[in-house]
Amino acid sequence: MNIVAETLVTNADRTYVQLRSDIVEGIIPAGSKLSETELSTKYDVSRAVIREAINRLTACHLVERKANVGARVVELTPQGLIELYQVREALEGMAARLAALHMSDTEISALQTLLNNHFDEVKNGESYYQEAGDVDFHYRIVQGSKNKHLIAVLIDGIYHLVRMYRVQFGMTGPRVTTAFDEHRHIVKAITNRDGELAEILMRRHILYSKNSIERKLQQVPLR
Amino acid sequence: MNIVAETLVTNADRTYVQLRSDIVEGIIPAGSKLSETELSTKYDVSRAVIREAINRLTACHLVERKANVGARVVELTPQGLIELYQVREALEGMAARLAALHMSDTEISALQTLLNNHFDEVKNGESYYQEAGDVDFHYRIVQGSKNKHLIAVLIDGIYHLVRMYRVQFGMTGPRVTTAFDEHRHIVKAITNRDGELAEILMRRHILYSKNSIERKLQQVPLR
DNA sequence: AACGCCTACATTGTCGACAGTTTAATCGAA
DNA sequence: TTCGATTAAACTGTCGACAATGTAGGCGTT
Repeated sequence: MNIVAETLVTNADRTYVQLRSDIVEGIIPAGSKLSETELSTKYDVSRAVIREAINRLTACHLVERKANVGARVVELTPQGLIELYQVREALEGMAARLAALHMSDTEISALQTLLNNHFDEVKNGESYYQEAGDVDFHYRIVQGSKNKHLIAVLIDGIYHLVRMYRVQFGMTGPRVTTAFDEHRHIVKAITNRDGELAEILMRRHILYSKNSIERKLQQVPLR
Repeated sequence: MNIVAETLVTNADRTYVQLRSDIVEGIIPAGSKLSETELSTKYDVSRAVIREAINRLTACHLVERKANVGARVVELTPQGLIELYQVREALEGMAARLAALHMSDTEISALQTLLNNHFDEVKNGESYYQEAGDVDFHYRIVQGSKNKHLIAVLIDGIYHLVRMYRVQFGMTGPRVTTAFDEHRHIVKAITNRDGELAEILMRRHILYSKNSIERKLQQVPLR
């Protein structure tokens, strides 16, 4: 039984997750209008359920709503991506600092194991798993901060948008091995319980990602 | 005509703001249950409107909702306050850094004016205005970052909770003049377009606030 | 007396219908 | 032809009613 499915008790929960997935994956394109009546027939639920789902999507900045007009999927812009990474830099930097203080020894060794598995995959050229591995790594550190607000803002909010950019701007790429090294240094700092260093390294790590993406966007203008 | 009132077009908008105010100001006490039927009679709107308002409050972490059970106003705990200030430190630090880069010269001189007015008030002993002045100062810097996500997370989300703690833990106090000095140094760094320093000073400023509050909470245990 | 089951009540989740607003097309006048 | 006003269609906002779920109290059994 799926651990996610258990927490999705209501119809609105499921519709929200479904709709979110369709938006993040680009099945519903960025910038497109979300008609309540249309979606209610498409997902076979009442408008009230769709409205609740849309409201939740508004809360995590995947759609924008105007009163008496309707909701649209957000537009993805290079500028927006940069702003997103600035927020990530601040929040995940703090998360790394707190993780170094608050993660249990068990959690830290699990993180090291994850890193090693990841290393084997990268070495064997399974770059397909790169993104999943990266996501998992960042998730654990955020969770390790044990800070409820930090966790909520990042995991319920920002990460969905990050993934949406990744998918729709088509970002995989050459930063696999260097990013892996950065991950390793971060884990080392956390293992040493050096919060200050962990924060600096995490901020650098995200800054490099941002710069790498910026360069790529300049090469291939998107619109 | 109020600039806020114009943007509050729908009934749900107004109910949300009203309900939020009642929670932040403690008229509806922390931890209490929010019955949809009860509130719909109290505010004289349908349950659908109340539900939407509650969902929005959930989004900014002022209430917590459990499926098929209901919504409760969040509990305020010293630990929660500390976590909140950790997030503030990260986000507002970044905001100060970006504000130093992105604020216009006009905005910066307006910030200086604000600071001077604030100084006169403090000098004349009008400590009543201290909180409003502090809030205004932080608002402007966040806005000055020109980062949409940063602005949204802080102003639509975290600041309401911060104010809720301030009101219900009864925080005004002795940090007026020292905080004012810190504000002045931050403005100076921004004026010099020194983002790095502005970030450091802002983080220190919030850290000091946190420490000051922690000390006060230890003196007077709350529950 | 303590425990579990069952029933009745209260509350939330969902639905379809109506009201109010926006938008677009049509018509008429300059 | 172009601009503006008017009107109709489509959509969102709001409402009351019904369905589904959780909760508390009473009952019987051990």
